[in-house]
Amino acid sequence: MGFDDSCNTGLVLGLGLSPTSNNYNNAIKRSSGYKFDPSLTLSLSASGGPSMTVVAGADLLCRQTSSHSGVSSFSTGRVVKRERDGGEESREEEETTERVISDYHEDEEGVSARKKLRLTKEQSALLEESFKHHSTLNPKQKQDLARQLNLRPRQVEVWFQNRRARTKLKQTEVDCEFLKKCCETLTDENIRLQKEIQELKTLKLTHQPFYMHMPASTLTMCPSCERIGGRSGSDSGGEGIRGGSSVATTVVVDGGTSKGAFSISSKPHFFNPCTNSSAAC
DNA sequence: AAAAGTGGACAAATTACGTCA
DNA sequence: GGTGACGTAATTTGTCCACTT
Repeated sequence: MGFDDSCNTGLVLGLGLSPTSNNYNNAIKRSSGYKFDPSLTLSLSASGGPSMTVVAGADLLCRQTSSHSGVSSFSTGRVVKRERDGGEESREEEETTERVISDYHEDEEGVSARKKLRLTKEQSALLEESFKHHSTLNPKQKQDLARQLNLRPRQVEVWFQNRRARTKLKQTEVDCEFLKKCCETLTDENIRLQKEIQELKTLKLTHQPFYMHMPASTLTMCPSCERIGGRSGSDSGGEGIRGGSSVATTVVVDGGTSKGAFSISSKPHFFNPCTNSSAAC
């Protein structure tokens, strides 16, 4: 493309600009809502790949350009969009306040710098209210909201983008915290069960089943629970078994919304024949 | 009908400004 | 007054999708 014309092609090939698949966005868009996978991953981002040097170079040039123009972009694909935004919204800007128009001010040397807008409480409140109803805006909603707030549509769009990002970040933190708690709970549970196993093993070694010492003819079968009789009462199962014979653990993670729900259901049941005897035993 | 090009929308990452302790 | 932390507006980049050529 144009890039190859102006750059050393050998370098480009050497850098290996293979397309990196970012399925995340795709997955999000295909699903009806945002899906949260309960996994903690640590990986390099696609933008941090082999093309980094090239991107950084373009980025540097871009910054030098944008710091003067305010809205233009070095990327050819984006110039169109920014120009469109500027062209379309420049007419609207005439209707907006001075404060909004002067997002970029010029210093003594004529160099324009980005000036940050602080939204008023009223503007923030209205945006928040709107976000509650719909986290994304269609063009008409954006226009209406911008008019209502005396802002440019682009500013409304940016606010919603940032708001979505903040929401997601917050949700991720909440989920992370919850998973930590789940992990702690399961670790405790694991320790307790290990202990119980150990106690059962000890019990098995020290207490040979009573019926083993009896002649077969003296053994009776409980008609209710179909267990061999003669064990209740005298052998209560020892200290460790009492109270720990049945475990039921259910963890449900929902995060407060329909998205990102998953569940861990663990229901190990340990029936202790000694404490589970029927009345007939 | 299939391929290429284009524009819009979005997420993610990042930058940079304003505020406050 | 200087400074670092923090919140957040704004920008950049990459991707997907729908539509057009």
